[in-house]
Amino acid sequence: MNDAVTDDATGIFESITTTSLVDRAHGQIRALIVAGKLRPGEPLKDSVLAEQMGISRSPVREALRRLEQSGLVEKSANRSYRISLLAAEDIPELASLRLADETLAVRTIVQHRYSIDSLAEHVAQLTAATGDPAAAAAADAAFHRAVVGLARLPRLAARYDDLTDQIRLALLASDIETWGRGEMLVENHTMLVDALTEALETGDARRVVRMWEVHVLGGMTAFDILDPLS
Amino acid sequence: MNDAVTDDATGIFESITTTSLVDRAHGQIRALIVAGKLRPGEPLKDSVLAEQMGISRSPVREALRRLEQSGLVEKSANRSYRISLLAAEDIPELASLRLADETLAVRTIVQHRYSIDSLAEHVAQLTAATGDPAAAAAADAAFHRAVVGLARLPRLAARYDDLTDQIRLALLASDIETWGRGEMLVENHTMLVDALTEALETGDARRVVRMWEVHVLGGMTAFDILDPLS
DNA sequence: TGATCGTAGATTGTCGACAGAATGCGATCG
DNA sequence: CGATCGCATTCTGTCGACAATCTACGATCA
Repeated sequence: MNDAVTDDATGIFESITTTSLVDRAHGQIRALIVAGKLRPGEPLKDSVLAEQMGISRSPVREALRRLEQSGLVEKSANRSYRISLLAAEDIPELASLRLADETLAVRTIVQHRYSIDSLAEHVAQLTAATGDPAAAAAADAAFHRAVVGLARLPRLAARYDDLTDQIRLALLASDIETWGRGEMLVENHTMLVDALTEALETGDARRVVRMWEVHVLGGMTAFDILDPLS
Repeated sequence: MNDAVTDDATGIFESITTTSLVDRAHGQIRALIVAGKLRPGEPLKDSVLAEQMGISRSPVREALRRLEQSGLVEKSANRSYRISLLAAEDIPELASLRLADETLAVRTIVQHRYSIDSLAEHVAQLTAATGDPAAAAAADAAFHRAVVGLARLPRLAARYDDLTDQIRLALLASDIETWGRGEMLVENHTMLVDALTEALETGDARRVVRMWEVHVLGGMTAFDILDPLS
């Protein structure tokens, strides 16, 4: 979140990023969760986490509070942390939230006529990843994240990141290997970029937003939100 | 967040809601912020907060972590908490996020054909509040919150609540007394309910969503996002 | 044999303490 | 007289400890 700002343009001074133990614990636990090492419902005991990381319980506890607020961790009634019980039935809601955020990003980009040149690089990555499902999924995620970033709405980007973490966890827990089927990925994203470019010229975002909805929801035919959200 | 579920339907047993000190500290600090007792940029020292509340620093710290994640509090570079530096220039982004969440709620209600009967009560509250700006603002906020709640998307509601807190803080800091001008409040909301009712019949949410955008953004003519977000 | 109760262990909530870093004030030097 | 340096104080980050609560296992009883 706060990367100990280093205004050192020359790079002479090493970035003395003395990350706090809270940040490190947060990052490690989060990584464990999104990597699937810990599954939903699994209890998280701050004492064992602290011992495993060789630190005290206080930083672990604060890290868990952060994770709780960002949705990866929750507290059961009998006071004890556990990985959030996200499952297949939560995916429709999470996907709706994600779609709402992405379309807001698209609308904002069009409204302010922000440049989208950087998206080409992501499409290239996507092209290079054909045949490699994992790489394709990563490039796909990076593309969508880049669009959100282009809107220059920092709070939107922050909550989008939390959201993608939760979706990742829910997918892992549901044993859904690939988010969407990997065919047509390049074509679809090229179409999106084209539509976005067109919207930037005309100033009308409706068409690209509609395509975006179809694209995102189309990747989830396995779930119950098939309607294009009129 | 978790209200120590009491399934005591009979009400014989007192709800032994042993709220943790973290929850209480969180609530108290949050209340102070949204009430305007603490202004953006003001430093928050956990030691003094703890002493003022008569508790230890640990629960205060965890409460601050939660507030940090929900956007009311942030950490300055030189490690120290302060009220988030929200100001007038942040309102456009916050309003965009709020609008995105509300329109998602409206779309979801229409898509699932959820009942909106409970909204009538809120319009009545709004009517009863004519002439009292504070009550009108509260009723207005309650109406919008109710719409979000009707969508039955718990994570949407949670992030919407965080958002409204941030907006409240930003408005307080900008010395903007009333969110929108209070005239026409009843008429506007009646129109929204009518449009929503119509959408529930036709299944087409486009019209009500468009009206919603105009309504929300119209309440903020003072800011720079006037375009109806094509 | 099965269910209930009780106790031992584990785990959390909270506290006080200590070291390191930051802040602010005063002394010193130009 | 003004700017810089140094020191004292304050505050934060982290730790270990203690009590209260919860869990799980085993003993007791019907």
